[in-house]
This record gives sequence, structure tokens and C-alpha cells, in this order.
Amino acid sequence: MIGFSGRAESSSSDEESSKRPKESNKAKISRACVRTSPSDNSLIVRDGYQWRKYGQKVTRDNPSPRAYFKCSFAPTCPVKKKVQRSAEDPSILVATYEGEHNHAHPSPAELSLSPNSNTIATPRSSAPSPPKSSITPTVTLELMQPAGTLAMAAEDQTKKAGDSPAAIQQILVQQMAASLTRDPNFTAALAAAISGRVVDQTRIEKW
DNA sequence: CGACTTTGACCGGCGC
DNA sequence: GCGCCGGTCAAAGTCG
Repeated sequence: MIGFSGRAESSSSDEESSKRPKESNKAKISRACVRTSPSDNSLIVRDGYQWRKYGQKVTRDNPSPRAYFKCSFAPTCPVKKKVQRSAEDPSILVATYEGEHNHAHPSPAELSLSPNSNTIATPRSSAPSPPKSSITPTVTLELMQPAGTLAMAAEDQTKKAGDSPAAIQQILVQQMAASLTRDPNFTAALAAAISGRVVDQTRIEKW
């Protein structure tokens, strides 16, 4: 056994850009905000793919542990997922997707964006969470930053609003209230928000 | 028996 | 140059 440093990564296949794992410019980064039960300790977010947890760490930014996932459905899938509970709302999980799936969905049944329908196709029964009867509808927002144009603008806005925690809290409350409303209107509102007022929704980026 | 989750340790990068 | 932090890997344990 190579007791020391087994992850030397002696240039297996990626050498055209593996030089800069830091430059997330290439990797597509999307963020998803998922509401879960506060008692749900598992940082498992079901998005239709099968993920394998490969690590967990507690960061200084957030007292909650951050979980690291890899796509277990396709070993060649470069997608990575980071899931961390929101520091402000323990009932909200923020999932950060890095990269893109280069394979089809193992179970094209859900994919979120359907707050009204509980089409949670639990492919596996590995859900230690309590009965979903009292669980609020899962709302997933996918925000992609193509080049950073929008992200930058959003960040700017977030920074301005970030000065006032109250502002963020208000937005958060708005979100929670909206998702709690679980009204058909919420879907339209959400779509409209994502379509037009992305800036308002983008505050998730700062979370 | 196989697959998945969990925990600890190690390494690399960045900041001071 | 040293210290800190984030990220990843590997081994062991548990559950189905």
C-alpha cells in the first residue's frame, strides 16, 4: 500500500485543465436551495441522481457540517455536490453543484421545480428522515452562472444588502413564507422571479 | 455479500 | 516560513 498520499493524481486523464481546480470558471456551478425538515440531520438531497458521500467537514463559515458528494451512478461523472445547511435557517439545505452530468438520469421522475407535487420517487429507502407527511414541499432553485455577469451583478447587490442582516433575513422570511404558502401562485411567482427578478433570488449566492 | 455511510488523517493552497 | 482551512481519500462499520 502506498501509505502516504494515495491521491497523488499522477495525471490520469485530465491534464488539459486539472492544473487549476481552483478556477471554477470552467466547471459549471449551480446552486440549489432545498427545504428539508429541521430534524433531518442527514445532508442528503435527492435531485434524481445517485450520490455517494465521500466526506464531511465543518467549516468556519458555517457551524453546520458540509457534506461532499460525488455522482455514484456514473464513475466518470465529474459532477460534485456540496451540501450545507443554511446558517440562518437549519431547515434549508444549500446544495452546490460543480460540473455537469455526462450521463442520463437514472430515474427521470422528478427533478424538482414541482412544489405542489410530492413526486419524491425515493429510488432507495435510505431515508432516515421522519415521515414526509409533515415535511414541507421541496423547493429547488437552480441558479447557474454562465460567465459571472449575472453572478457579479447579483453579488454586488447582495453585498449592498449584505450590509444589513435584516435585509437578508427579510428576504429569507419572504422565501420561507412563499414556500410555506405552497400555493399554485407560488410556482408562477417563482418562475417570474427566476425569469425577471433573478437579482432578488440570487441572494442565495451569498448564503 | 455488496453497497453505502461515517470518521479520521493527509495534502495542497492561501494568507499573514 | 508557518499556520489555518478547505477538500479528498482510504479504511472500517453498518444495513439491506
